Amino acid sequence: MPAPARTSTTAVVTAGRTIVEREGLAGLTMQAVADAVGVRAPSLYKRVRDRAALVRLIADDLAAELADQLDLAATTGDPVLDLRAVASAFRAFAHANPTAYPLLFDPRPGPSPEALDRSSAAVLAVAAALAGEDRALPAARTFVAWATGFVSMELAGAFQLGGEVEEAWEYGVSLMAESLRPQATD
Amino acid sequence: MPAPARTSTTAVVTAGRTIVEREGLAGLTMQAVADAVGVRAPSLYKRVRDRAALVRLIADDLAAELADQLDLAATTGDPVLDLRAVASAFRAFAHANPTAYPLLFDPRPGPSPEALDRSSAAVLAVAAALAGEDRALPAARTFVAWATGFVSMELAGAFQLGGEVEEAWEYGVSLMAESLRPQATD
DNA sequence: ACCTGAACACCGTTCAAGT
DNA sequence: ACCTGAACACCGTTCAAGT
Repeated sequence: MPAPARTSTTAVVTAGRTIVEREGLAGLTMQAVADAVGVRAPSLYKRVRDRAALVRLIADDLAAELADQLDLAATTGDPVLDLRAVASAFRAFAHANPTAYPLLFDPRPGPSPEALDRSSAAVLAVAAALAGEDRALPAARTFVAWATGFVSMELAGAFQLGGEVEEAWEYGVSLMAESLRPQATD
Repeated sequence: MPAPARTSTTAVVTAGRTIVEREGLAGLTMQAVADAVGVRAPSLYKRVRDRAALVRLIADDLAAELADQLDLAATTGDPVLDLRAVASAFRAFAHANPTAYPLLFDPRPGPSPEALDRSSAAVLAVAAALAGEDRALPAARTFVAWATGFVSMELAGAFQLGGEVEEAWEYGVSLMAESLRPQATD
């Protein structure tokens, strides 16, 4: 006499991600998720330990999708073009998921380290090609720091002083592409 | 027969900021703030419109203090040294306020635009000296994007792959100092 | 094995009543 | 003018009882 499963963890995570994107993190109530998957709120606890765990799963889902997009972007083999492509793909992903995107970098819940690692693989590869193997890690971190910082500020509306956001992005991309070389730091 | 004020907006904001720093944003309950200032929770609504407004005031308080620190840091007149000093001061501020710091850049509440502007004044001045007046804005945005991104990732623990965080910071600071020049982007 | 209603503790907020 | 207790709606979570 077992009761048939009326939902699944993936359905819960997908519904949760949609809600976060539409209503913000504050709108992610267990009630709203339960309604979306057609179940009562207490049943969700058969799928996720608690709300915090659900947020982490959503962050993992985002990180996995971002990793796919970045892998797809770096394909030419030319380090400078690949760097520009990765940067554009990253920014496009953030623009496509403006509300949920901060989950990727907020300390609070944060995706699992493994999920983040997968996302950084493409960047590490480009950084190695551009800056050299021995400088790959600091070069990648500098690039990722700039890209995440830029997009976060852009989405937060911190650039309202002047409309030339595209100019600032292009300036930064060019600076990264031209400066991420071994001799640039000595 | 007026009742004497038993607290003040600044006391509420200060107490709130302490609580955020100690317990995280989730620990910032109206109850906890009320306890800290010695009043009942409903009385707080004579000082702040609601919890969201309190969070914004805390963010403003942080932004003002950060602006002070950055102004204090850029004093040598040498653009490269000033840039390094501003970068260090920014990072030191974040390390001193690791839990509350994200409030400065989170879209959710965010400090008022004016408070943010004051914080960026010192950076804009250094960027103008370094990159030239006509490139000051994109140069400042690139620098701020890198610095905020780096510190956010550092505080979020996203750098756990290798302990060489200092190396990555030094690499980034040097890259910024050497690359934020007009010819670097053409 | 999963689902549910009922219940609990907690939280933000409002408001009438006090001084 | 500010403070308070009481009350409301809402939320996360637990659990015994159903199938």
